[in-house]
Amino acid sequence: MQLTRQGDYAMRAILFLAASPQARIQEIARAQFVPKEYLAKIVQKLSQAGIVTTHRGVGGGITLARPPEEITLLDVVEAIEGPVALNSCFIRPGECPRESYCAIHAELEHIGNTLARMFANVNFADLAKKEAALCKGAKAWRLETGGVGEM
Amino acid sequence: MQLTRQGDYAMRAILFLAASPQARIQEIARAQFVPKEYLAKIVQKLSQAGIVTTHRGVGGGITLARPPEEITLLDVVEAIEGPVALNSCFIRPGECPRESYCAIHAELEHIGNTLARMFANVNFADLAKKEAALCKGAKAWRLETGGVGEM
DNA sequence: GTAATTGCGGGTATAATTTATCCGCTTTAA
DNA sequence: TTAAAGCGGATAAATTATACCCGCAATTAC
Repeated sequence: MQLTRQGDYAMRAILFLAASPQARIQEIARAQFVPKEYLAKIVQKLSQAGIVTTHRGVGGGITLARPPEEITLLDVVEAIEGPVALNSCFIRPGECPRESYCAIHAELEHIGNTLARMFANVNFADLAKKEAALCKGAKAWRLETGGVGEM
Repeated sequence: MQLTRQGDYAMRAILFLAASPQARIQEIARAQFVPKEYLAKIVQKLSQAGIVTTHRGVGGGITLARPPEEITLLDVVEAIEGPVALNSCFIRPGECPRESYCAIHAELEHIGNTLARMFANVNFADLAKKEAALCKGAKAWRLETGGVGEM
């Protein structure tokens, strides 16, 4: 029941871009503790999904393809992990012989849809705002306790 | 974002037991199209989680440890797949350096909790009732179309 | 008390997926 | 023309999921 690390990396990258207009993969990778070669692959998926736009060559990098208000967790999760569905039945229909009368199927479908809706209700502009607020708090906390962590 | 096949098998087994008071692993496996050796492993987990009670020897088999009204999807999912959490951060705290100020973390935690609550709201008595209703419909449908499938 | 049945638990094999890295290529701007 | 940056294909390594097997322990019937 977990997202993959790829999904995590992707969300962090988009969150980073919501705060910086444009950045190179290498920069994002460094800031977010992600192996840059791997992040490059992830960015390709995000690019193919139309979430980011890439620019090659000197002075290149990646930017969000649309304002962060219009990018949701669902967009990113689906770009990386495929459709949000709790059961493989939904992804390859006709596979399960119980399909036509399965109460579990029906229930999981409903819960999965609700889950997808929850993801869709979170956009990256809000996340960036929240992060900034949390970050402020954490900064104060770090000064007091000597805790560490890139911000 | 999917449950594993194990989770699926486990749910089907419990649903089966909600309709039959007691059954052998082999019976359940046959009826639900599950490899019986594999199901045996899954039943062990369900047993250790206190969801089913097992009885060895002639005339043995497994029974639900409590009435199906009191067994939820969450119980079964957690017994098989571990805690319902969308991000590994929640399972191994202290791993992520961003933990203390991460807006994504906070959001996923919230969504994950809601998801768990949705699972907890579905019990197997209700599922069994729904299945019976769906099954009736499917039976009629099968007679008309010649479709197949164990019921 | 012996035999048949049924689950227990440990081990192993296979496959699939996830994570990560590498390298030659294309595009782009200076 | 060159250096920077992403593209895309290949592959390796690690982890997890799926499945099977076997001897053992418990239980019941005879």
